[in-house]
Amino acid sequence: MSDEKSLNFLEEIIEKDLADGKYTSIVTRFPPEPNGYLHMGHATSICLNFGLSKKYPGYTNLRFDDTNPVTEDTEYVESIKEDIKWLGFEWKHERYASDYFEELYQYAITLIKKGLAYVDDISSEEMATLKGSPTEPGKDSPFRNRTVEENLELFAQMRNGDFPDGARTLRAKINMSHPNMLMRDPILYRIKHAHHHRTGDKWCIYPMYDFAHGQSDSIENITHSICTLEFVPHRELYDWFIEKLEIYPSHQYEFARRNLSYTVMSKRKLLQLVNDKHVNGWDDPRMPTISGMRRRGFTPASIRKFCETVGIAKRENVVDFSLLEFCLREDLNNTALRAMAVLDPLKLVITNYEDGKTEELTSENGPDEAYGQRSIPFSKELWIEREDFMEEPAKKWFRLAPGAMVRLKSAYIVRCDHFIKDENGQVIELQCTYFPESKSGSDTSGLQTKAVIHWVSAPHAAIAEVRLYDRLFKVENPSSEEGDFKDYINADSLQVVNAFIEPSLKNATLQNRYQFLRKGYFCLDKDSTENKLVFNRTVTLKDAWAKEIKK
RNA sequence: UGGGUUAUGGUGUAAAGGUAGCACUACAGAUUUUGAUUCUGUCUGUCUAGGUUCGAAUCCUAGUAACCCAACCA
Repeated sequence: MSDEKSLNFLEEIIEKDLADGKYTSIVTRFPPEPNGYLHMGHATSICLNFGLSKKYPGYTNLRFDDTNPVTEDTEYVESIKEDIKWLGFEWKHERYASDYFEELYQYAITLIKKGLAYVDDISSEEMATLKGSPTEPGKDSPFRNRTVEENLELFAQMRNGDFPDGARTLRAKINMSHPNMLMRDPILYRIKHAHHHRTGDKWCIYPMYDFAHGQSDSIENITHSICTLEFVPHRELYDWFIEKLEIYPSHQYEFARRNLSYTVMSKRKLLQLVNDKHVNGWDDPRMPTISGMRRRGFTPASIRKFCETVGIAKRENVVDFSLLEFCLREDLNNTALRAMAVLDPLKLVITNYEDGKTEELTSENGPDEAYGQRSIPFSKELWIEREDFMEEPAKKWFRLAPGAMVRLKSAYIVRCDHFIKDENGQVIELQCTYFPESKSGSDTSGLQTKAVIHWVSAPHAAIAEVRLYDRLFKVENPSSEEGDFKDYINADSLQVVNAFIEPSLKNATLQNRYQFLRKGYFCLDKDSTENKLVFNRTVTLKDAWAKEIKK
């Protein structure tokens, strides 16, 4: 019986490789394309790749797969680097596929010289036709049998800028009737007279993914090149290039991409949400982007824990969002500062409390004594949560109701004597009696209450905008539902309220996380100004009562 | 009507022929000056049909289902 955590399939492969002496240390890489923001799916890959080189001897490179200049930009490079660092990982070398353009070009010449690549003049439409289909073999291009000399000459001219975009391509000469579509003479280079964010106008031909990725791995001596399952068919090509080019044999391994319930994870879909203004940008706190989650208040530790807990395998999956929330709450419960805020206020007046008097009470700042205590003002008029009063109490209701008693957190026990309604029948004020001898810390009243509620002293309260977020989609798997995934957007995913907050929260910082007692975990938003505080709700607390009343 | 990958509770993931385990969720209870946290317990699973074996999630045979591949994207 071993209480060691079992290994995932990649760890097993690595341990075997290490045990066999195939490698003495490993090299992995995280290879984003700088054409968008990182999301939770990338976090999986980051935790995996960096995690493996942390667990085993070796290191991880950050390599930008920047082979398509028309969609890529340095803006993305910067945000990607920031996100990786925020997640808590360090790369050994920062590299770019574009660093290798000259080497890649030479590799292409090698293939041409071996008679394994040729310049093709047919259009993309013709190429698609000749490619055949998964069930039908393709046909050779009429340009397939050019001489090595002619190919060399034409490829040099391609590089030289002698042809317009799309006029010619360099293709590998493999097999047009191969059952694997990717082996049917894949394109190696295409002509794009485009400005590249790093190489500028130096090149007008750019390598395709398949001709760049594997070779880049090889150049960097990557031992374990880990990618998602849709690249499985590419592995045959990956190995073909390594064999024909006789270069360092990196190996590709694939795992199943991670899906999360109640959200979407593809760049394309996330882009639509941004463009169609369903969210306010890539870092909207409802987005599953790293920047969005950071703004929402997720902690790096919670994301790492989540990735570790889910594990990795090769089967299709949709992970419960509740597991992410569990990891989040677990971390936040241990680190968040406690404070009181009333999101939906109802006035509570203590009729037997002296007018104009203020008492300074103390309350704990955090989950344990190390966090210390703080002072909170208490007075005759308080704000409490509207949902903490029921005119006609439900079964098992422990909170305020006519004649009922509750404890005000870190203060006194009060009893509700009367309630006042406005002309619409809405309760607008509770009138209560307090018991002076029930003061927290020196309670001699002998009174017992089943509930403790939070409150804020009305004359001392500050006001803050609070943004309450809910899941972005109404269904577990928006992408697998009928019709457009956008039809399943949750229209109530953002609710903005003005809340009364205890005075100490005026000193809230962007770095700290807060637990608003009984309401959830919150963090200050970057939209805050000196005059206006804005808080984001990261996640609610678990709420057993909410479940109870559903029954 | 080609090739590839995968099938274990509601979800995710273990078990390398020998007690189907862990986590989340759900449910029940204890504790609690947060109906939080913490603690205890319960429910639910090997895609199907055959076969091999003392013994099968695991091996064999035949099915079934899901996903990926026909971008000058990555």
